Amino acid sequence: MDLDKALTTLNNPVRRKILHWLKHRSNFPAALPEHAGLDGVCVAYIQEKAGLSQSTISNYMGLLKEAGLVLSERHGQFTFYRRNEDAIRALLQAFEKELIEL
Amino acid sequence: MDLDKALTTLNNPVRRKILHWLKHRSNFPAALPEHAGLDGVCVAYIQEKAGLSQSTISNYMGLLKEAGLVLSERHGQFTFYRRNEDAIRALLQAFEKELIEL
DNA sequence: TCCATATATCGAGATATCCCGATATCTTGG
DNA sequence: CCAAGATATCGGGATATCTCGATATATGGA
Repeated sequence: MDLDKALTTLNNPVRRKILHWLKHRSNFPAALPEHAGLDGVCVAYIQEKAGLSQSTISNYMGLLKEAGLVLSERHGQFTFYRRNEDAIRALLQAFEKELIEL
Repeated sequence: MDLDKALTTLNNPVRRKILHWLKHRSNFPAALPEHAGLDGVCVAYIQEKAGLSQSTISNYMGLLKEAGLVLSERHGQFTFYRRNEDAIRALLQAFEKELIEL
């Protein structure tokens, strides 16, 4: 848990929003039939929702992944990203510990 | 509670350390006799502990204050800074809410 | 009043972040 | 194998952050 890297990654409203949107699959268009039952959301859907360029969103997802905040799984040409709930909780705890606990 | 501004302010290990140090007055040299009973720590002590220039620390304390994370009180030539516990808790809650709660 | 001390502000060079378009890579269908 | 589509990476211009030294401001003491 690299708090510094995680905070840098989350010090951006769009990346925070993405993490927030990923909380519920219903924030995105329905998955293709062949992807039914798969967890996560593909880059194109996230891009459309965020309204930024493809390269920017791919980069953002890479940053979120490097910080450990999302997990990714490739299925064919698609990469599906989903939240890493454990890491998100760990980040919040580390942050709270540094700020509040002695 | 401007989450964005607070996160930007705390996206810096020295500023986080300062907030951490301010948790306990004993992290700094003893107060001068004439300042006994006063809450907070003067800029010079914080500067010495952080090992950065006077202007940098003054600037940092200004950022922390602007973000609402510390309170300041002037006494003579000295400015005493102390944590704003309510704001720190509010920040953590807002951050947690954006990341975890629906 | 004049000075020394504590803090704040200014201006700037170095570095990092933001976000894009262009291009490269990977994968499936034909 | 090849073309098309999804994603990843590259290169770069604009903007923001980092941190400094120099300077300005404020205050208490001689």
